[in-house]
Amino acid sequence: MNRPRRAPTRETATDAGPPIKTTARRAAKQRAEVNVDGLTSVAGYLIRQAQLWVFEDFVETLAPLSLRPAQYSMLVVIRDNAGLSQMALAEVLGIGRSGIIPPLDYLESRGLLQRSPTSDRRTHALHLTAQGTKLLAEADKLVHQHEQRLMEKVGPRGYQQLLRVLAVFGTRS
Amino acid sequence: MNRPRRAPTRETATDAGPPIKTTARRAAKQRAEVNVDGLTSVAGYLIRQAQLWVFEDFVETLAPLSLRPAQYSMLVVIRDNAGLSQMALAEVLGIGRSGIIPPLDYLESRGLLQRSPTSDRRTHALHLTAQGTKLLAEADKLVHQHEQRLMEKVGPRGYQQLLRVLAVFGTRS
DNA sequence: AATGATTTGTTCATGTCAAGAACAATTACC
DNA sequence: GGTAATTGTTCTTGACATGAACAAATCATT
Repeated sequence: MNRPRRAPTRETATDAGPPIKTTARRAAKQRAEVNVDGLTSVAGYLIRQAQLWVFEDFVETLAPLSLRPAQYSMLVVIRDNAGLSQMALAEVLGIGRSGIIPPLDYLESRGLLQRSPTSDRRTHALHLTAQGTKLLAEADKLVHQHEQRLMEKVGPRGYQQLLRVLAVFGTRS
Repeated sequence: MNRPRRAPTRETATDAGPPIKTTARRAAKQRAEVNVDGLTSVAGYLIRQAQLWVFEDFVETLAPLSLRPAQYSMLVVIRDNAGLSQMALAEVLGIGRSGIIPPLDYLESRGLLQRSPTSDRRTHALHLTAQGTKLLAEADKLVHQHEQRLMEKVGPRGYQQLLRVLAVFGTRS
């Protein structure tokens, strides 16, 4: 599709006679005055926007430890369920079993967890190392700060309502 | 280490085989035993899980109209802000200005919107066509059904709390 | 009016990420 | 015992956001 990069000489807009605005005002107005009421009543849109904000702050929060959000969640689940299999971890996180392998490889290469053999020689038992436990404790502090920022954003009351309402999605069933 | 590496040897496809019987009893059992309390207190995790549920239902909701969620949101903003530029649309949706071009091309190719020239010949004014307006009305009905399903999931009270709390993220400023 | 800077739409290269197929080793089931 | 299912792994594919680079047009400053 070799379309011209930018339609060079389109037909002129002489017939429309659009309202002429000063450019300074146009830039400001177009940014500030776009009506999004049609979207703010759709919960899916709001949840997506909230997720973008939270995710961005979460990433920055854990960046000093070189941990990605998904990796943090893996460490937490492994800490609270020492010895679980990769399959169980994948299902609980809602990821395909092939999707957790790269992050697990990464975490293992950093010495934060280990894959131990079990009686069922197909599976690996996942455990945190001492180093992993220590780093996760650090991460928990940072995550707590992140939660504080979210609480400032939505208010203490809104924060608790959020946790209560969204608890339905916490357990995948 | 001494663990045998199970590396597949790429070979031609064997017979696909019959449909697999779901013996996921074990998996379901193991999943039920996994403790995820360490994550359900993190709002970011809950929001992500909620977003996954909502997004999946949203996609299925709009599938009969061959509309993706992002495309629906574009149509809504264009309807409520007829004539806005691609830059303004991109900013309001939180996407890069290069990211909206493929979906806009798609929507335009379906005859749902049109890019009209303006006095500023760099910009395009986005408008819904009659067909686009009609399809969006259909989509709105389906989205309303989607919102009903979400309300059943979190309860009427939880639904309204959700909208109220997340309203903070609705306007990007 | 001239000219350099900025804006807009577009293309392209890249990186990330999830989903799924295929496969080896192992175990479960009948 | 033999067939089916499970687990971990690799690889391929496709969607999608990101950012650079670029042409056309407009703005800003003199």
